[in-house]
Amino acid sequence: MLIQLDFEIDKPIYLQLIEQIIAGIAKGQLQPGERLPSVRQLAADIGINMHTVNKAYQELRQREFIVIHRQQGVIIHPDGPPLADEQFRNTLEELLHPLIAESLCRQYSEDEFIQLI
Amino acid sequence: MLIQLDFEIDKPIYLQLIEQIIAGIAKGQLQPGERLPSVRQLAADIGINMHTVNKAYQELRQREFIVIHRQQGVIIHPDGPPLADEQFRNTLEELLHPLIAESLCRQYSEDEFIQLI
Amino acid sequence: MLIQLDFEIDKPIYLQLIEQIIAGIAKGQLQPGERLPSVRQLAADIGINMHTVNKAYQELRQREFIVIHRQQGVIIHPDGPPLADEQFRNTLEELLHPLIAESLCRQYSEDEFIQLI
Amino acid sequence: MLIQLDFEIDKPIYLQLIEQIIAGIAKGQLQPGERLPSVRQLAADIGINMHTVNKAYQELRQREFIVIHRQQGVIIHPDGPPLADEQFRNTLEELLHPLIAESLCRQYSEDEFIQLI
DNA sequence: GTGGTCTAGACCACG
DNA sequence: GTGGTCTAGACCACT
Repeated sequence: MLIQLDFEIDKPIYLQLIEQIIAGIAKGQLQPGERLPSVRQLAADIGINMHTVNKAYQELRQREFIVIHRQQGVIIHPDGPPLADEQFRNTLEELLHPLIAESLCRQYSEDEFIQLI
Repeated sequence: MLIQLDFEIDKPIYLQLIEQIIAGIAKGQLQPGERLPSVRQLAADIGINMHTVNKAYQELRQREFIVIHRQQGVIIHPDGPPLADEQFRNTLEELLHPLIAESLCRQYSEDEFIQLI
Repeated sequence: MLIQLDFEIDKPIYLQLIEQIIAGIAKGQLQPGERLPSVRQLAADIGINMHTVNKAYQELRQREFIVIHRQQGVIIHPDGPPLADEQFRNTLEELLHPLIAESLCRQYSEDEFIQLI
Repeated sequence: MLIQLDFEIDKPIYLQLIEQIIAGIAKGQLQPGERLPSVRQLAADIGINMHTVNKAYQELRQREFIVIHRQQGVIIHPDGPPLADEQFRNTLEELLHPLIAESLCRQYSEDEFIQLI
């Protein structure tokens, strides 16, 4: 899978990495059980530091998107990603709230909003 | 209008302030031309640093939600908030993208997503 | 509170740090809402690297023992530590299992075991 | 005796192996003098590296749970496992201490703790 | 001055 | 060769 990072915007690299991998899973490009590059490999490929990749992997592991084997490397969680729970819905709502507020202000209609999605 | 800040979450205070004011406009609690408290006043009211309020006001001014007069103080932009333009749509899409990706992963259906909105 | 680290044993420093702080809370030496030293301060005090302290703090935050404010520093979680849940019981059982097995082998009686606790 | 390894958790395989064998002795499934599979045999049976099995056996030998004969192979220590000594009690206490501290924090009562055991 | 992020380089345990 | 840990030093955002 192709990883596309943007070093110009101020979003942390490790977050971009996390989002790219989640997007890869969402699109089906990364299948449960599939192997990801090693920390060092991926770091070398995209020209960033090992620790930055590691930080992304650690958070993905904590959120149960991947499993990290000490020797065998990193694989997409074989059971698939975690399902939406109450906490996720709350977080999602919290993140969406300001976006919706601003859209309302700017008279960006609900339909357009949904269509964009 | 009541400002509600949460000092526990790691979202910067000035951002929370911006979002609260935009939400106030969205809800109609703040009308075009209406006067906002001065930087010092608001800072004292909610017990935060003056610079923090100033930073929020400056960004709101730059995004054309408010106008800052030397004498009259701070007022909601009399022409109303700016309309949605191409740039806004792009930013919005950029912010929504990772949320949608994760929702897809977690089998959070489109319907539920829209309903949440 | 006094932090006592042992650099000789092979238990990672950040883990020792986590355990010391949890023990401090258990003993009541650290009260909810109480402030902990800053990352840099604590690192300097015990002569270790800032990142090692940070790693410990991050894990304590994730486990909801502490709250990290961006500017105000680090405080013991005001609501007190999280209560025991199903997951904790399972983890505890998993960790205790091998200890109990070996104690049985070595004819270390149940009474002595409990007394030790 | 059935050996059950979990390659997903981050506990080293050789440690899991050690614990399983000790548990086997504790349960009486493995009797003093009983023969264990050879390093190669066991490695092949459970599909792991020979060195891993060897490492587990070496540690079990050093802790006097098993005896390794050049010709007869590996057998459970005929005198039975070593009894609890001062050192064992200290180690046990050291391992239990953080578990108890966290249990206290989480208001996991002593009774429940003992009952779990 | 606080934590957040990133880089760089080192040693170790594991298999 | 893999991830885990630790050190060291740098820049940045926030208040």
